[in-house]
Amino acid sequence: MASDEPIGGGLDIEGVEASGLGAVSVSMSPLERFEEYLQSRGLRNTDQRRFLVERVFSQHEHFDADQLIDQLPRKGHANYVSRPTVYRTLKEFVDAGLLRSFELNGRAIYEHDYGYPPHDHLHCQQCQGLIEFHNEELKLLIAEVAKQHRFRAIGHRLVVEGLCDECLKKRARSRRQQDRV
Amino acid sequence: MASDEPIGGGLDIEGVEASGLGAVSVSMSPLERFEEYLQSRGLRNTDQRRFLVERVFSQHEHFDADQLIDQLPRKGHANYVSRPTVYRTLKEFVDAGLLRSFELNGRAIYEHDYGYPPHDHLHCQQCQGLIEFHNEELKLLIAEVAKQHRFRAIGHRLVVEGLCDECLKKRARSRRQQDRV
DNA sequence: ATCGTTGCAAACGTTTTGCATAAGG
DNA sequence: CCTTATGCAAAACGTTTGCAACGAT
Repeated sequence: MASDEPIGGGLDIEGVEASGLGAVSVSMSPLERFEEYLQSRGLRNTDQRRFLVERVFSQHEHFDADQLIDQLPRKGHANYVSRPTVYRTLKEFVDAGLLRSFELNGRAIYEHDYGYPPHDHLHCQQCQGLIEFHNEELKLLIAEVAKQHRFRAIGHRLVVEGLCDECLKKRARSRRQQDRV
Repeated sequence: MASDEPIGGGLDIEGVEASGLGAVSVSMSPLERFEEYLQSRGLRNTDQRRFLVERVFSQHEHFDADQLIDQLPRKGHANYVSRPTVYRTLKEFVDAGLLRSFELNGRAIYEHDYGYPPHDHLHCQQCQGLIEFHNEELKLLIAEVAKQHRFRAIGHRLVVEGLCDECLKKRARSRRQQDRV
């Protein structure tokens, strides 16, 4: 289960803004950023890691481990990366600030963090689509709630469940069809 | 793993307000409400289901399946309920509107829905505690965002990650201790 | 030469399933 | 009596681990 469309397309986005901390140049590519991270921690710059950075940042979609693996070369072919290594590497991408992750239906979903502004999601219960939105007020609201509870907020995850425009239209269509019968 | 404190205490809360839909009396107990749900669907009112309603509503805490099972009679004793039945029944409680559930660290967490106002959570990354909060503005904000995206919002989950007051104090304490050494 | 990394296989923890038996309506 | 529910054992799910071989620094 959990292996469908995304990943593999084309568009390259350039790093636009670092997510937090450190004196990180704004125009570093994800790969450069990651290599710097590896060096700073004494970790190694391997073929697999470089290959995965390239794949993960070659398109901008939400994905889970399975969807990524389905897009990678199979065992026996060039650039094969084993399943455990994919999992280990995705975790490092999160540590490195390259990816953000959150959970949906028991699976870890990943998305670009590096060079991408923070946002939250509308999740369509029908097509499983994720729509990103950004709302400045939400930040203020959370800050206020945290203050009231003497809670130090570090981050948050908000997922609004419902039905997207397209699926609502599809429903209306099939309802009309039913009425006719 | 995942079997610690909660569940088992005392306080009884009376149903105060139904969560949504239907002509549901405001003063029905969770058990009465559940029995009505079962009847309306042609499902059966079994010992196990009645026993679990009673246990789950005998105290007001967040819990996962394991924590609940740890509080139940062991195999061989009276009122034993098997693990699969607990899982199946928790799902029905959610369908029946008795419980709400959300995911945390890959586990399903349950909490009272029936007779309890909607709210969101602050999650302490240190002690794993969940602090409930209610904020009216959030509802409006979500409604607005949904409207902008022509999205029909059905519900939402917001978890603010961070550190609770108590854990912050503990940290400060141990920092002071370190400074002394 | 060292020590982090990989791939493999096998495990993990949580939840779900198939099936024969039990029991509610 | 008919059908749903239960308990059991075993599977499924996504993910993680131990370990020997490998490879970057």
